Amino acid sequence: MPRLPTVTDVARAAGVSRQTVSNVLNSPEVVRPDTRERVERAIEALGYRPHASARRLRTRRSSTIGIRLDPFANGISGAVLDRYVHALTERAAERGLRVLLYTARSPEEEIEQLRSLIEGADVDAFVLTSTFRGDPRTGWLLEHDVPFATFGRPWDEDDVGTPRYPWVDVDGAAGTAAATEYALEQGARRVGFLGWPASSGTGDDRERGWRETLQAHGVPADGLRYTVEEDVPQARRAMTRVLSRDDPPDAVVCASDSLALGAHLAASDLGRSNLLVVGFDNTPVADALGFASVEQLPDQIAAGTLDLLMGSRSRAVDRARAAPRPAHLLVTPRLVRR
Amino acid sequence: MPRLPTVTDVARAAGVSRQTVSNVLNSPEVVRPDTRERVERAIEALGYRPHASARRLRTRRSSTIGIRLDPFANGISGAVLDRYVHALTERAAERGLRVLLYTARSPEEEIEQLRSLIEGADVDAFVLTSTFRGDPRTGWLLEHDVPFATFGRPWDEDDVGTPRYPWVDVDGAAGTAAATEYALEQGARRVGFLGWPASSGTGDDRERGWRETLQAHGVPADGLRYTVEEDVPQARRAMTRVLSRDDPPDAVVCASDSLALGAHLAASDLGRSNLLVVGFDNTPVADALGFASVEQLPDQIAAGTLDLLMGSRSRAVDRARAAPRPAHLLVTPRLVRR
DNA sequence: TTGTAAGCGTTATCAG
DNA sequence: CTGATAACGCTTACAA
Repeated sequence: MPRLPTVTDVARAAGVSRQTVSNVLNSPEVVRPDTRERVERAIEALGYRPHASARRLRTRRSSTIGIRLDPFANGISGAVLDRYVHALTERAAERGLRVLLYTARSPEEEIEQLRSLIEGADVDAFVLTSTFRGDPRTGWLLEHDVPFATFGRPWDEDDVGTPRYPWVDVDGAAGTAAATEYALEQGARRVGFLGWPASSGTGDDRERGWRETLQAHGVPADGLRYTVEEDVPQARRAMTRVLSRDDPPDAVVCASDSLALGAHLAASDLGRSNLLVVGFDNTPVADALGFASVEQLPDQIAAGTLDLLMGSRSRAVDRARAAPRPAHLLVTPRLVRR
Repeated sequence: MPRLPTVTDVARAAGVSRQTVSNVLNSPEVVRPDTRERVERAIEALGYRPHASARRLRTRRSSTIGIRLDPFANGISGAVLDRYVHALTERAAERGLRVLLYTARSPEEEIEQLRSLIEGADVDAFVLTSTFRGDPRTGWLLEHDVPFATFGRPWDEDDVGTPRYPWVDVDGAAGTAAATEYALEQGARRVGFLGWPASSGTGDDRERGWRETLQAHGVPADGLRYTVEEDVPQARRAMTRVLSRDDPPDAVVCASDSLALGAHLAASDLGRSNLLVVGFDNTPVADALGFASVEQLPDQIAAGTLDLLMGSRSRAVDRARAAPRPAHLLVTPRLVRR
């Protein structure tokens, strides 16, 4: 393989100086049109491609964002994060950014990775997923003045009002509200909600959409709130019990597709295939089994993340804290009916 | 944020020259122990971290490998590839490599990405997944002398015998053989195989393990080979028909967890919960529904991929075609009984 | 063993 | 608008 052409080669071929070539690439408007065209032809002819590392060294930006690939397969719903990473990679490429992966088994280990990646100038910014209450990562990043955004809202009390960093999240309540509306539309009179026990932010949010929608329609919710861990067999057993009672629900809105799968199986076990099940996350399982589910729209979330990180038109991460408005974005999910 | 320390800063702090610092980092054995220790203390004290881009520019290697994140969610089995990417990232980090993502909607677009990444010196090598017959990507990479390995064996006739590049794959036949043995052990007398129609390499491989195992046990396979597309509802319908016949199988080994899910549902529909179903890929669905499945061991595959790419102990991609032995590795999967 | 010098390919600065 | 010069931070000869 012959040596790759450099700006110098292009400059010689086009009969201009190196700088002019660089200008054509980075500030085309500053170069006279005919010169520019000549340079562009030379670039084309030589198959020139800027050397990423050299540019990074010079500009002191890597044009790369780091994201952690989650170790927990996260059960059935793991697919959501994967789709997000995919969408992020695609959208980032449109803006001239690359996506670099890292892994970590604990928050401490992750912070070590963050440090290593940022200090080695491998990345300009991070996208954090799966944020949790008391998350040490966000504090570390703020403290070290590293640009980042999170997919997942801040859960700490102080942050909810005036978050100190940009975040994107899905409006879970809107999702379950749509699911509940759908169930009512389909003629369900008793719409249950199958959610998680521990008061988690995400869980509360999703339950709220269901509860408020029933209220708005003047339909009672009493006794229709079922609680179970994020586990298919548990959900299946719980729903089997519920469906065997005197006054079973005729529809159930679920906080996840795992729970929905459990509900679907329970209904199937009991020959109650008329039970309307609505899931959350729109995983392949929902598609395969044919139950409706709330789609998180990873592509919109990804685009939003980048907007927050870079501003809506820029092609570089906002390094300057000049616009330190830690904005946020709540994406309204979409119900996929089946 | 103050300017990050450089080798020069460390050198000054340790009272040595820049080069000595570089030597401590890259060839420690060449520096006198006490000097080395002094330098190491200075590095620690300053929190020095080598600048990745500068090093890359100088050494002309990026210590990064590129991998495409597959656009097709790939249904239920998509999780396998995701686990592979995760394992690859983890193993690569152990060897001082990073993993950079890219996406593409078509092979042509992908080749454009390969070109851009390699010519921009963003990556040293690629890992290709989802190879197929007549794959234009491998040819392009060979032609341009770009190091790479594939997860998936070569499917083209010419390549199978003496492959022109290193590849890793899962021994599908061994997986279905183990599944079939398991079914027989559990007392099944009629063990069926649910696979895909079109003669795909992967599909044929997986069927072979089943067929050969039955032969070895002197058990007939006639009429026990069922065929269906990779689609849960189709598999469910097909198995419903099969189970309604006079001489239904009492176990069914499946070419994927999607098919297994279909089979499981069909059995459940008919109240035939004693049908032994074995899947392939060990996805979260198999776990959730409690059927056995063949686990591909992504971690081993990932480790093997890197061995092929770098040699088993090196920390750098074999750029030199000095050792151009395009080796390969067939990983024996493991049956997860449930 | 350590230091000196050069250069990887790019872009920023500033003169023409 | 264009071109010379100087970094960016690092490593690799080669010389001391």
